[in-house]
Amino acid sequence: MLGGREMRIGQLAQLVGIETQTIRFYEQQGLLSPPDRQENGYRSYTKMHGEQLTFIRRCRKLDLSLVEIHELLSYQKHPHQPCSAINSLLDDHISDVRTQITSLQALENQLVSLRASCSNEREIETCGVLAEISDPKIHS
Amino acid sequence: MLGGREMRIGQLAQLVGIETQTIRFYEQQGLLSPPDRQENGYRSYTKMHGEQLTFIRRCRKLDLSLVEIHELLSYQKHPHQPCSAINSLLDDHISDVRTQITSLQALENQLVSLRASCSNEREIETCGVLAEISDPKIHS
DNA sequence: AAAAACCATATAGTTACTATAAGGTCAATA
DNA sequence: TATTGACCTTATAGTAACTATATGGTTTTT
Repeated sequence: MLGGREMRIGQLAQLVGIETQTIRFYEQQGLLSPPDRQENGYRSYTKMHGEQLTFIRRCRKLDLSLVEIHELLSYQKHPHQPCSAINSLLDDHISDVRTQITSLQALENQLVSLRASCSNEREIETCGVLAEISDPKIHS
Repeated sequence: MLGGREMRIGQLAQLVGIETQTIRFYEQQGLLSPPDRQENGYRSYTKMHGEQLTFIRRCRKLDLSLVEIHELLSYQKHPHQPCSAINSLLDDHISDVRTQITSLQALENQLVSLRASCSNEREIETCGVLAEISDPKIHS
């Protein structure tokens, strides 16, 4: 009998460090191959499923969306094409991340300068922060 | 008659630069005071509603959550308390934003170095990016 | 009178899960 | 043997902050 070391969903979850529901969710989303079932209906996973899951998780840690991961997986199924598509997916993602950083930095500046408009020793009525939000001065 | 310049929802929306559904949504969430109704059931807004909405929108541009905005509004209703609560809400938010920036920068570094592992002139089979995600080298 | 533009409510969709409900299966214990 | 506990199953709802859609009433314009 080939395939002696099959796992149930709980074991796979522990192996990868993820919740069982998340595994079912990925299957439902078409990201993880549907496993065989035992006679009782329990899912029966192989090492391959563990690798697929790990791939997905690594992509998620890179903040790739499930749609992007889907795209990468579909590329994997057609290995004899140029990989420029993969690289441009990544380039786009990097540029997204950079845009996010830039706008968060601008936000940080706004918040810090807003914060500077009040100390803690006032009453809410005269709070500089609230006043600034309600009625901003020129320097925005 | 006091209150000669009342608006319908569409006019308010245009004034603030927002969609009508968003206005109804804020009302439903308890962020915007429910307006009077005309005889036909249409909402009838005053200048005050415009100001409330502008306040909410400014907060949202600072990326404050609706819950945080709710909190700020509740402070506004009790003006004779120390405003330290407002300031610490803001401090917490600033620290959140900084955390986000830091982790996005780390992410950017990872993505850039991942991207460096492949040029566009390969086939998917030998794509360095895919290989790295599937089976990362030490330098992570 | 009919069409266009506006208003109303209720409901579903978005993302990537997480949580809950209601129930079936299995191993070990009382 | 009965039952407890841990595990599994599916289906459904909740999260955040809207946005979009369906369905229908009202008002204004043509």
